[in-house]
Amino acid sequence: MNSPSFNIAAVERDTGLSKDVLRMWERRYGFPVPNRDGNGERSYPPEQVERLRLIKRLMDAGHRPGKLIATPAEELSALAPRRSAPNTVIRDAGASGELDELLALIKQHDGSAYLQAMQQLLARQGLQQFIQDTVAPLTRHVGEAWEAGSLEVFEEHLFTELTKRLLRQAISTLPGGKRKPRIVLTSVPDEPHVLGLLMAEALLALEGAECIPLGTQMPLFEIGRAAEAHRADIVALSFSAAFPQRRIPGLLQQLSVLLPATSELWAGGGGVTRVAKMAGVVLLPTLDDAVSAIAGWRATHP
Amino acid sequence: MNSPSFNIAAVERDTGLSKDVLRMWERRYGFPVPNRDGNGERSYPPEQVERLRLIKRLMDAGHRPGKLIATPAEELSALAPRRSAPNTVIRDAGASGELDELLALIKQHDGSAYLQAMQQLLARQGLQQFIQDTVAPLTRHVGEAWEAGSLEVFEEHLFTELTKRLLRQAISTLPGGKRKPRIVLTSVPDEPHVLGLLMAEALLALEGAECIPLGTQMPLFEIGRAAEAHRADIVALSFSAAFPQRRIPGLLQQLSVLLPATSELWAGGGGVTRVAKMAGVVLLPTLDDAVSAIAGWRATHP
DNA sequence: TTCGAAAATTTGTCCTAGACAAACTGGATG
DNA sequence: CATCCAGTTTGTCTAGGACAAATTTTCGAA
Repeated sequence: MNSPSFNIAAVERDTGLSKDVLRMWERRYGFPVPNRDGNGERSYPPEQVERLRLIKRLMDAGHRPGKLIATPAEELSALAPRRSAPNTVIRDAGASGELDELLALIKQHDGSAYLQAMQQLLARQGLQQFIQDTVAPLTRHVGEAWEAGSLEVFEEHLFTELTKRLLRQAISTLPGGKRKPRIVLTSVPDEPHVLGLLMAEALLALEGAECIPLGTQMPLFEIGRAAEAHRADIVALSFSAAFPQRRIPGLLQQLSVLLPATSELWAGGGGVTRVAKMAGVVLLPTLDDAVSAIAGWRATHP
Repeated sequence: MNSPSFNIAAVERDTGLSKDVLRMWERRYGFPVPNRDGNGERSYPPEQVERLRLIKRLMDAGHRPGKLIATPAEELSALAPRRSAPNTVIRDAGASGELDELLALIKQHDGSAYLQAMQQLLARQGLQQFIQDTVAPLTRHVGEAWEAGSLEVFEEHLFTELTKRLLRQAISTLPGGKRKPRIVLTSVPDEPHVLGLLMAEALLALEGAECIPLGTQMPLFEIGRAAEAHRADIVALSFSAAFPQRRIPGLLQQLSVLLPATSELWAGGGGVTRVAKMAGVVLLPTLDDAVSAIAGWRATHP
């Protein structure tokens, strides 16, 4: 019964901290201090991995590693989220009781009750309202709960998986076929979040666009090729709020070079709220923006 | 008009070759030879990135990097797949004409025609047969075409995305609720392929199991917690044929320690065909195995 | 006191270059 | 033809140094 231990690659996988960072922290801060196996290679005991995971979580919430590592163990109380500025309260004001109820079903791990409640809401509100007033605020809500540490990883996965299904099911009932504009929907590598993409797809399809969903994490080269092959009028990318904002301008820059001249580039999602305007790229921080952008496109492409 | 160039992180992202490997190849084989920017950091021109992407594709098909790098440019003709042993011809013998037709629709980028054809097949065959005789062989077919290089990345993404939708839609029509056994379905980090998971979910749900889908790429820790929280009878993992087989025993070993004693661990998919038996893990190389495993579980849990 | 610019710090990523184990290849032998 | 062994190939790990970008702190002026 050897207690399990983790090599550096396993720790990178489980914590999301790169090997470079793990070695650098050890050098700089004296934590983590893994054992060494027969080949002199790092071998992390589970407690240290657990602590690293906690630290990473708090870092994602806006804390700084130097402080966190210095804190002994009562950091558990430092769970207070920092980034969650109470700014984007747009449509869901007052309804957060309802959101809390939905979230509670997830936390009770009752998937079928959650699905049922959501399907009821969809039937009552209609797809557009359902997305804008329920799914979008709920997704934000979940993101905040996650940052605050009040949601387990697997609970977030369950939420995402079930909500994906709801949206895809709703999309499949919409008319398909050749319509205008033709929009390729995807996300860049390192951006695995798909819910924003699905919400956008549903709204755009409702507006009469032909959506070509390519899933997440397309290499930039391939996005260019796909736009060409599908003769896309628009390439729409989704960036979640968790995506590092500083990387976005560079990615959009590179991509705009790779796209055919006939394709527009749209970038939406919580990740682009604070990105500066760029030539050749349309920024759509909210779902409303996406809807009105379609109207704009129609006006200029008779 | 500066031609775009890529730093080492961008190349890692676009090619899937790690920074370590890129530096090592440069040292050993003299390729790639990136330029250096003002800070002495590597800056890869697009041609080299393109060549690297090609090399990576051929490596995934079973070729070795040393040879590939030495080959000048007529490697384009070396596209012949190697790994695709013509062994797993089980149920789809004779029907590959039909599969080719479906694949052709994807290559014409005609998503709606593909969806329509598949929905017709589903209606004709029923869900179980549809999965075993159409979806599974088609997925293998696509995997082989991908290895052979006759399918673009974005075409594979389109196939995956549309097929996911079909399966999820079919699953959502099955009865939910509390049934037995209760099965948590997911995959390990670095295993993003979801189709096998969905096929398994559909078949298991048909057999009367309660499936809890958690999506792909769950950290091992979290899989253990999820099993506990959902009081899962079974944790089922999916490994695609593309997953490095040598890593599987270690992962299963680590995971079996993390699971509650009351949960069984099942591992299925093309990735486990050549994995050696282990104590405490049920291996299910084919979908048929999964179906009969449910019957076996029922027999031992009255 | 409040604002904004400059200085100091924190932090991640990149660099070189060496070592070694695991996986694969090609024989030689039973 | 199967099996084992030696030689090669290949990826990943290690160490410590450097530096730029981001953030915090300090300081001077309004």
